[in-house]
Parts: sequence; structure tokens; C-alpha cells
Amino acid sequence: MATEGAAEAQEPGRARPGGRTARVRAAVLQAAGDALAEHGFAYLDLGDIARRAEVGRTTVYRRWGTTTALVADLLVDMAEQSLPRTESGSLLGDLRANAHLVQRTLTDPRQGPLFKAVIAAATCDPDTAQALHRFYRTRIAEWAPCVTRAIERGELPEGTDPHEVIRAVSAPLYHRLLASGEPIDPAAADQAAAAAAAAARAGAYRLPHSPAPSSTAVGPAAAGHRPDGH
Amino acid sequence: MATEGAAEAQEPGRARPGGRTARVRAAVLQAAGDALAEHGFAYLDLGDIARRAEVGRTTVYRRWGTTTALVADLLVDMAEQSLPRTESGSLLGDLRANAHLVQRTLTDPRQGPLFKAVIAAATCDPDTAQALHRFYRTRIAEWAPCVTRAIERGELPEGTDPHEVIRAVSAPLYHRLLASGEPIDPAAADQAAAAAAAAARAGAYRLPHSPAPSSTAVGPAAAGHRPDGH
DNA sequence: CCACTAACGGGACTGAAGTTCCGTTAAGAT
DNA sequence: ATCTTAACGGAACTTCAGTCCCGTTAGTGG
Repeated sequence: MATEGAAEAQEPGRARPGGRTARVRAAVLQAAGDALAEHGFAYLDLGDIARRAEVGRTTVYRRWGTTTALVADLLVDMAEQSLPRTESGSLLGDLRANAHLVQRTLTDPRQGPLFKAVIAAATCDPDTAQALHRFYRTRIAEWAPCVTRAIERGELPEGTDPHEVIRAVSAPLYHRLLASGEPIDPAAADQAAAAAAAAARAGAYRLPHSPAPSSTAVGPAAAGHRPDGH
Repeated sequence: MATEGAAEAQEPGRARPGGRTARVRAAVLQAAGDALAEHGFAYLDLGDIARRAEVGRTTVYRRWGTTTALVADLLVDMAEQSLPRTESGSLLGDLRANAHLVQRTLTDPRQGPLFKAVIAAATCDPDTAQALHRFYRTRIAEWAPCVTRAIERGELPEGTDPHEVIRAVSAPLYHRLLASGEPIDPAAADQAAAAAAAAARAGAYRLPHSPAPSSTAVGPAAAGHRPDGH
């Protein structure tokens, strides 16, 4: 899935990735981001992208071919730009920082619509979906350490899945963005962080095959729910 | 905001909503659902819908005009079909039932892709987004009572927002469907339910202006998560 | 049951998305 | 510095989604 096959090896942009080719790619991805943020995925058209990027229409069709493939490449680009991450002393502090970062991103006039569009594109094409999953995997991995720290400090039960905790912070905010339509305000971010922290402390994110939490007396949620590894 | 204005009042299908018109709508919505589930929103085309529904191409264009408008109408239709809801005795039992219902829906070979497509469409058009929000509002409202019961039983703190708890159950599953790509299996459903229950017990979903939980300090989840031994 | 007209549907038309062709530009190798 | 050819880009061409026209069918009210 990851390494390019023989077919893709002869695609344009691989033999001479320097100078002009790189400039064209940057301009096109920039234009694609702008167009997606402005009009949404449905009204994305490659001719418009070419005009905005001031490159030949033919070039865009040859190198990317479809709108979903272009979005997939955009996601690869986005995954490479990682954000600086702050570190407070406590789990809740870190999760709140993460939640507020996501909150600001999703309400940003450019980023919010862009994320909506990118997710829409991913629902239409498996390769684009793969690219999106990778993007989130890298983003989540950047924040996982703060959960690992919390486990080491004894704030969370052994065997808690750090990635799952971080995803739990984002999930309600994305649900607002895409499904419920409820406002994505700082209060929502606080709530998301608090809920994830509480659930994590209660042992809701322990891996299925993790050691039983005998000494780490966690709340009633864990007591009632024995995660049957089936 | 919602009620139809003068402009929409003269749209086809309103003056004579009986017999043929209703049959055409049913056939078209059915065909639209099939097409969305099969190909995704990006490849949805109204000519194809007309062929599948065995109605005139012109009819589809006249009554709905755009793919997003058709999806919006489909969502109105989907909102009208409510699902039967079971009732166990406990909060966790009810939340797990809800989580498993969502899990089964999102992994269903037809429903899963359909929901993806419908959400993609909603990102591209405000009216469709409104229709989607309404759809979820009705679905969430159907399940909210079980949270209200839990509050009455003293399982959850006063002032807990029932809708928010139900949304918290769905959110991680939708995040898997649309963003992370992690599997949506029964274990994920259990986890989602357990996390929502734990967070709710800890008071994470109390309304901002709700009475301070001094006496209502609900049991061990709220108080007992303190890592005493840390 | 009949008249009226809302709504349907076939077919021609149009404009723009996407493809193909081929000459031009510049990246990378020697 | 020079050569090779990967990659770009203008322009003509093709295809088909979306529109328009107008005759036909069938709800609805009298």
C-alpha cells in the first residue's frame, strides 16, 4: 500500500522532481487548498485549479488526473507540516491544549472548510481515504506522548491506549463539524478534553489485552465493563 | 429558518403531492440511496438516478436540480423513518445498545457508504447540512430519554445534558468512519459507550449554567478517580 | 364524470469538463 | 557548456452533464 508500484514509478514528477516540477506542485496544492476552502469538494474543478496556480490545464490533468487524487497529494503535503506542541504538567492541561488547537483549526475560516472538503473527498476514493488516515495517524502520534507521560505519572491506568485518548478528544469536535452542527466553541473544546480525561481515568481506553487494573482502583465505569476479548 | 418560503411553495411536487408524484419521489430517493451507497457522492449524477428510478431525466432535474438538493430531500425522508429503541435498566446498558446500533449501521454494506456519502454532500451545501443536522437531532432525541432516566435514578449528576451524552457515544464511531479509519467493531462500540458513561458520571456533560454539584457528588467516578497512590 | 392544469418525459441543444496532439522549456547527466 | 528527454503548456477536439422545448399523462376540484 505504501511504496509505489511500477506503474506509478513512471508518473510525471518522479524522474525530475527538482526546480520547475516542485514549483508547479507547490502552486497547484496551494490553489487546490484555496479552492477547497472556498467552494467545497463538490465544486472542485481541475481547470479552475490550473488557472489559480497559473499552470497549464494539461499539466494538472496529467500529473493528478482526478480531484480525489489531487486531494490525496494535498494530504501527503499536509501531513509533512507538523505543528509545534506545547506541554503542560498535567493530562487535563495537555488534552485541553490539544482540544483548543483542534477547535481553532476547525473554526478557522480557511482550515475549517478545508478539512470538511478533504474529508468529503476521502469518502469518495480509497486512496484519498488512505492518505487521510495517514495524516491523522501522524497528527495523533505527535500528541500521544503526553498520554504516555500521564500513565507514567500514575494519572491513568496501565495499558491505556495513548492514541485512543487523543482521538477521543478530537472525535466530538469533528462530530460537531460534520454531523450535528453544534457550535465548535472553546466550551466544546473544554468539554471534549474533560470527557476524554475522565473516561481515560476510568479505564475506558485500556487495550483489550491489558493487565487487569487491580491496584489502580478506577471508577465504576471500569468495574461494570469487563472488556471481553471475545 | 426551516419553513418553506414563497419561492419554494411553487416548486413541483407541492400542488399535487398524491399518486404519481409520490411514487416518483419514492423511486428517485430509493435510486439515490442505492447510487450513493455504491459509488459515493462524487460520482453521483442525476441522469443515472433517473435511469435507475425509471423516470424521466427532466423530472429529476426539475424537482431537485442538484445532487446536494436531492441528498437533502433524502435526509428528510430518512429522518421520518425512526428506529425502534430498546430499554435496559442501566445507563451503560442503554448506551451500549445505542453504540451497537450505530456500529451495525456504519458497518452495514449499504448504510455505511450511504452515511459517508450523505455527510460528504452536507459539507458541500448549507441546505443539505441543515437537513443532516435535523436528521441527527431527531435520532439523538429518540435516545435522550434513557439519559434523563439515569439522571432521575441518580446515576448521573443533575444538569447533565442528555443529548450531549448520546452524541458522545456516536462521535468516536463516526470519527473512525470518516477520519481515522480504525475498525468500527463491537469492541469499539463498547469502548464508546463505556467512555461516554464514565465521562457523564464524572460530570463532563453538565450544562455550563447548571447547579454546582456539591451534594450531587455522584459516587466514585467523580471523586474516586484521584490516583491516591499516584 | 369531465375539465383543468400540475407534473411527467422524450429529444434536441449547449457549454464546459476532460482528452489528445504536438511544439517548447528546462532539469539533470556527462 | 552541451545533450537528452522529462515535464510543461497552448489549442483543437470529444464527450456528456445539465438545460430547454413542447407534447403527453394523470391528479384534483367541481
